[in-house]
Amino acid sequence: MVSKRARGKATITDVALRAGVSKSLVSLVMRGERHVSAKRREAVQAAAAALGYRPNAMARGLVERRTRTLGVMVSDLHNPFFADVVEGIQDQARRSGYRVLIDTANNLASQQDEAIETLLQFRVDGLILAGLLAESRLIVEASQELPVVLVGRSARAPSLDSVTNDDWAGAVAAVRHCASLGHRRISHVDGGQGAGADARRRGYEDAMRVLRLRKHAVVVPGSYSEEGGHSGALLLLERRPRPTALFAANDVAAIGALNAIEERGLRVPDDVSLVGYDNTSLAALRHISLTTVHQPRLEMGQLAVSTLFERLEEGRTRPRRAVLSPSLVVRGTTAPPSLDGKGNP
Amino acid sequence: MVSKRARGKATITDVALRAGVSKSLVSLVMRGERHVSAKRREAVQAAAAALGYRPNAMARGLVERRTRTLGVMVSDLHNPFFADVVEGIQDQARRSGYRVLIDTANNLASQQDEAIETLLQFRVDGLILAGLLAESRLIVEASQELPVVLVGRSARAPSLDSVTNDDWAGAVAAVRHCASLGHRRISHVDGGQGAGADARRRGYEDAMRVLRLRKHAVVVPGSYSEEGGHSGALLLLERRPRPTALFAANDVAAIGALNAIEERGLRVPDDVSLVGYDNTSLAALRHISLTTVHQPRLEMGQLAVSTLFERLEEGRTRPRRAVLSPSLVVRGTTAPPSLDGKGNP
DNA sequence: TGATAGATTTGGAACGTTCCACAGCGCGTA
DNA sequence: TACGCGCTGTGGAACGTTCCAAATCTATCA
Repeated sequence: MVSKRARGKATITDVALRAGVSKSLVSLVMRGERHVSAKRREAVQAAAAALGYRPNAMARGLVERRTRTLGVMVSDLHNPFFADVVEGIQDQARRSGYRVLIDTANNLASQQDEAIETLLQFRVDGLILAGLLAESRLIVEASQELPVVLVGRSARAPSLDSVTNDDWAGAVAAVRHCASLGHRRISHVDGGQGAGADARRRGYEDAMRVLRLRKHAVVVPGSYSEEGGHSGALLLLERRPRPTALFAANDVAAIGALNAIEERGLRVPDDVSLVGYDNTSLAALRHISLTTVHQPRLEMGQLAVSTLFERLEEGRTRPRRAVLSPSLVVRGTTAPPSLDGKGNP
Repeated sequence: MVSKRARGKATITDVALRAGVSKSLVSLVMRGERHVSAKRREAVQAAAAALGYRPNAMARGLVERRTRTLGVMVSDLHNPFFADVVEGIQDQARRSGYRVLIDTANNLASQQDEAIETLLQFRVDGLILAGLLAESRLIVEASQELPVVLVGRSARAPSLDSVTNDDWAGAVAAVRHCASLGHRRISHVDGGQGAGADARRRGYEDAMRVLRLRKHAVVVPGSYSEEGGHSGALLLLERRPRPTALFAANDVAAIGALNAIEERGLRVPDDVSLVGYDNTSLAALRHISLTTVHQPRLEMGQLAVSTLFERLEEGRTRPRRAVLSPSLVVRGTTAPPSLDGKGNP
């Protein structure tokens, strides 16, 4: 005597048995094929509902050799930047009948490869790497097997696609903005190995050079985190003469810098101007009102998905490197430097 | 003539062929079984490396009938609360040799069931639902098949476990704090259908009653989002006499309320005191410095995983409802109400 | 009435693993 | 010398689907 199966663990065969048809027919119905008689279709649907049948994505994926699933590796869920990127990804994927599976690396390079490996073992059809910390060997190898697109970091290997904003130009805009307000001692807390941090650093340096402020250029090491911005800013605020403007590698780091500045008893923007990068929801808070560089996050997520589909469904094989334009958003954390008695900042 | 397989799509059979052993032996080596001669083990490992072999989690899962994977549904990636919960989940899962797959609902009940369905189709071994918007039928049915634990919302169905903080007590503490500062017109912007919002609302109402402030109690509808807090606060600030303290359903909503208060030209805490809930990183920002109620987020994530494992590996079948204690964190957004000429707030 | 052309339906192979029962092998012991 | 035992290693079934070729129906038409 076989006991009734646990609800929901029913297989296609159970449904077939109950509906009095072959498992092939059940398969047809479940996939919504036409050319199935109404009578049988209803019988199958009734049986499936009664048994709580749920198709097994693994068995499906095994034989179909694809999962209609996109894998997304997010380096750091704490950064609100990625919440929007993921939202864009979900939007676009859903529109195309794909689903999305996310894994995260807690901002650690070691966990990053682990997360990617998990996604690969589940044989996702495409991989989106948001805020990649390092372009590891695993990633390049993976791109021989399936489309891989980087969001936020520009790809080096030719088999990788990428969607980025022009970090260099964004950084230049940030520096130019400060300079145009009259700042000369503009410093930069960089983003370490973070995605795009390198280009932002170069943009900062190039802009300082072009503006003939090279001798005032100072870069201290930081990271895409509050802690990174905090410690970097503390270093800078030690310097004499003190910088009058700080360009942080991203908004989260800028918040850390903001805290550091206040801890030192200084005011923003009266004593120190501050610029971030990303224009996350944080920056827009009235209480923070951070001058920053906007990246079209939602679009970037959507674009990542369509870039993937170009390879998946349209057979593109040449790399695509989409670079969107950033734009400066001026808010309350920047102002002209206050002058000392001699008219110097 | 068979062309060389694409790197990485190699199967266990390819590895077996190249190493000159049976696929069973390859399987043993890949799973790290002992009782395999060193010679063969090395041969297999070399072959696997050369072919870029990666085990297929779907094929594995199919025959093993488990995936060593936990599914996590996060209602809203924009809420930093969940970043910490997920971090705790990842920690604990990794420690037990499980991996984690995440899906998100963009704060929409409709997408919530979709996300869960995806996870179920991939036959995750257990399900963690963080910030559930509504306890749908799907969820209750799913809990007959696999362990399901809710984080942030207390379960109703007996087959569900949950990890929550005592939202009622947290809300009471928030109200008492305001009252002890001298506030009487304390209003609440609620969290709508959000996880725990109901208990927070009841806590607010009960505290107001006990404090004999029932006639001052006002609840306006909101949600766990900036927008919800913003619109709710605007409603409250219209009222005459105006409330002197606002208790928002969570930190994100409190930020929205903060914006609304400032838009109305009022100052916090001079004109209006404000309390949030969750003690997210947002609240801790010096610039915001929000008085709020702390929930142990990391712990809650970890506890969710161990709760799952008790069912998965220790055979527990009775529901477990863990309730952690919240604690009030007093920061800069609360102060005694300013008095008018007659000594009234 | 008998074909015949569609329209439906079906059985069985295949997908890439793990599991299990069993086969070899080498060695110590009676 | 023969036996038995502990290691190693192997073939084939099974997991739950989809796919494909072939079988079966059902009208329709001459």
